[in-house]
Amino acid sequence: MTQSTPLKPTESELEILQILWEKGHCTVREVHEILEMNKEAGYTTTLKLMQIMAEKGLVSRDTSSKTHIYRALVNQEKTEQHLVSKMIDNVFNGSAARLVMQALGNHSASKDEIDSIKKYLDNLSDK
Amino acid sequence: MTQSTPLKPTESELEILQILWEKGHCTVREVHEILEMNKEAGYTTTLKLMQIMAEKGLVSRDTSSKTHIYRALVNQEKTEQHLVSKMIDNVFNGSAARLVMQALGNHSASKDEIDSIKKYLDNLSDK
DNA sequence: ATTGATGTACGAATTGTTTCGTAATCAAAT
DNA sequence: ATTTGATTACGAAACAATTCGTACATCAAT
Repeated sequence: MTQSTPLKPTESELEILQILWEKGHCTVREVHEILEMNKEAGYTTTLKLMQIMAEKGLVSRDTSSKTHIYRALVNQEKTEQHLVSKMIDNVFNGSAARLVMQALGNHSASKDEIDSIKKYLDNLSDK
Repeated sequence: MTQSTPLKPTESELEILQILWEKGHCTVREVHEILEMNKEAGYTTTLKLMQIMAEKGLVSRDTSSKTHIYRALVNQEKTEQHLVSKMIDNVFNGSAARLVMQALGNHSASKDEIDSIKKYLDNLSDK
């Protein structure tokens, strides 16, 4: 089976997906206002992006009322998984461990984070 | 100080950088032959990419003999670091731990890999 | 009905990446 | 000297992502 919906959203698309994943469903204006906190962008730019995402099948669109309602159609976990796998392959030559160490090294995870990762690793080993 | 050389190579550029990082220095043909193992590509395509990378300052080029010799100018560690940080921010909302778990979860790291990560975490805790 | 506010639709410009054909250059072999 | 083969240089096409101006639709308030 071929993948019809792209699991590789562009960076702009990902920003919008993040918002939809968190909020569940949004109007263009809602998404736009959140985006504006971090960066400049015209309203119609956001609109166009979301329309294109609908064409691509990344989001669904309820057009029954004047103001359209958008929802994410792609799964957050699956998308994250796909992006991480690609990075492991493209950047770290297939070594998940190298990615992990790079991630923990400089980004200086907090002690809590490190502890929870340890716990996670212990569970993995138990299998 | 502003970053003059882009730490965010494109996907094609990254493929070439990987080869240069490993080999140290290469001709276009050497790079091209390695690339060809994984994908179709015309020779002049690879050539052009590497020329553009030289313009951008991603690689250096020794033109003293007819066949030019290329070397990576950007640091592997730094580039990896930058890409990982970006992913943590863009995809995992700033949580390195979430990235790590996603990376280990599905990509099924080997027992050896997991052990070496544990060791790494223990050292991190010691500080 | 007219106006104003808020939306969507559409098309086009801009920018960046990737691809490759063709021409020019050079060196080695004949 | 000429041919052959390998190389680089150049320019353009194809494609994709991003941005935004303008037009059109809709609804509510006057």
